[in-house]
Amino acid sequence: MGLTKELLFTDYQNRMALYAKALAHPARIAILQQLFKSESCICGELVDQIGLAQPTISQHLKELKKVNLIKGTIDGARICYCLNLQTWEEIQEEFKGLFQLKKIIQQSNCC
Amino acid sequence: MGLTKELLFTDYQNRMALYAKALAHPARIAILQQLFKSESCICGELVDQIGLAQPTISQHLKELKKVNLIKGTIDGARICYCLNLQTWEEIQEEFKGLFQLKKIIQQSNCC
DNA sequence: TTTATTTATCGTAATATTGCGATAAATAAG
DNA sequence: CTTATTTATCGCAATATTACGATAAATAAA
Repeated sequence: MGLTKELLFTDYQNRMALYAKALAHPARIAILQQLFKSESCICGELVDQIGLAQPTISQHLKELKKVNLIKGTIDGARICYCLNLQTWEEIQEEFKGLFQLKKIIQQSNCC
Repeated sequence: MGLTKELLFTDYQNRMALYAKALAHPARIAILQQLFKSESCICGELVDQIGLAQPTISQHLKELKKVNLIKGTIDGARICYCLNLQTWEEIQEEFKGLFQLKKIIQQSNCC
């Protein structure tokens, strides 16, 4: 991101930006979609389904874990990933908060 | 973003990622909040309200324009920015689509 | 124990983002 | 016309992201 001046911004602004950043790559959207779709959790199958190398997928999983959007549990040599529904709920609320403001506007503006 | 392999992903995944990327900086969240708050559109007042230099704000505005989240109209030497409500509605729907999948899940998973 | 299998991490190259000073471009004010 | 004012763009430095080969670490299988 370069040098982001976090101190200039509110907690809300920084938090929203971090959540958005976690979603800001098609591979991570794809991973989330897969975790939504599959009944059981997926591990290295993501590597096959998305066409990226294993270290790359692992790195994207790390990004999603960083904001607690997913969690992984060890299952033998494999690791089983799934969504962290609590965080998912939180993010949903945050985005709602941003989007709902829309209703107030009357488009009485210059543009 | 480094080298993103766009071709590997669906249009939806690429679109969601682009929208999320536009929101993935606290300054851009701050700009959107300002545009929400103010009745009239803001131009260079953003530079004063957010503590970043004028070229930096201009660049962030450009990012938001790139995904059509805002539009600007010329007002003399000034430029009046405001939200593009149509795009805002679209993004809201896209995010809803992603978030709503949540309800299906039964948490009958391994984690 | 030896050999697969699976995932994380390290290191590195290529590219993108962020921030800003300097400057251009366009209108407003004098 | 000359001088502000306002915003965009250029160019650059610092940092972040993305991708992947090589490799480590841990368990499973033989």
